[in-house]
Amino acid sequence: MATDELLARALASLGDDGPVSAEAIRRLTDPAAVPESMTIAEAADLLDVSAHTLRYYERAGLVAVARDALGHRVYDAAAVRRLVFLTRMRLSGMPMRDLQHYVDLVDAGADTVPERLDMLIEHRDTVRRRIRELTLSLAATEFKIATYGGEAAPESVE
Amino acid sequence: MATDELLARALASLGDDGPVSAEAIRRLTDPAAVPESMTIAEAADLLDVSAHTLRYYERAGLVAVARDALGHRVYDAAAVRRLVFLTRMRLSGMPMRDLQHYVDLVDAGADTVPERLDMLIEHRDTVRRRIRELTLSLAATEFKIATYGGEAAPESVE
DNA sequence: GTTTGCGTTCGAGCGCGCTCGAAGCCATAG
DNA sequence: CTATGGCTTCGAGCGCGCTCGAACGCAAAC
Repeated sequence: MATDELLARALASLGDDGPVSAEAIRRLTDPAAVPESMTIAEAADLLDVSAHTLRYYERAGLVAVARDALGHRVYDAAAVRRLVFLTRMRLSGMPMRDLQHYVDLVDAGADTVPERLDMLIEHRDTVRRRIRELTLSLAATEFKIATYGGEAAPESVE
Repeated sequence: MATDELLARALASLGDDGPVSAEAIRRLTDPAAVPESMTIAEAADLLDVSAHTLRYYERAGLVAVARDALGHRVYDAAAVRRLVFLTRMRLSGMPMRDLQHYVDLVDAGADTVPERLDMLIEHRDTVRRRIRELTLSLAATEFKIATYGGEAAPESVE
């Protein structure tokens, strides 16, 4: 199945791993483990953002969140799933503006599926370009570290 | 030699190429091709930043630039080399603050070489982490594109 | 019964990295 | 001779994505 291939490729391309990616992979491959509903503190903790940021996302129209009898936010599974998506997209550099547009499309119904796919594909390409940029900068940095001669020519290699 | 290995690895990890990386590789591997001195417009063009940005970097103390009889900036080879380094570091996410510190260290003399290397190594690790994050987000995005079911479960996979 | 703690709303403020506009100087083109 | 264009300095402004503070509500703990 394509699913396994994609995950396998992702894992393979990570090389020697660290705590960050292990955590992230768990989240990527384990979309369950989400309680029926959560408080803002629990959601913030799960998503690794601040409660302030979650309120900000809600204000920005990215996600609707219900309230309990006390007026406190109640994050149900759907809200958390959407926020997992949103935070991942933010982490990979998609602007708030685009995310606002994307959720508008979702709310607009099935007709917008093609446009949504276009957005995802464009984002994918953007991320790929960014990875290439960073890979190149990484190589340059490793080169500089490896050949660091000291004083006389601090930028001579660059 | 280690140099060839590093470059080979960088090239290999780029996969199928595009105009961006080809351009970047040329710059990476061809540190010559820099005239004896350049105007701000030529430097901006070479470095792919605006003249405004170059003046800003100078104001920020990142690079010293000489003037000609008319008061116009003259970017000599050393300045351009430093700016190539600086813009690469900026592109890979190093904050202005750190770059200011780095150039302060360069100006402070050979005693600071170890600290400079520490900074480069830390930056290298930061870039590696970022690449891993992006690789993961890329996999998630590709997964979503591949499995996009449409309306009912827009975030069900995330 | 008061303190502690977690939540609420609203709006302002901030850190970053540019980005731009105004006013002026100088040289070459028409 | 005058426009045009590219440069100069200076300081202000901006877009982004949060981040924070103030003032308040409610509930469980001591």
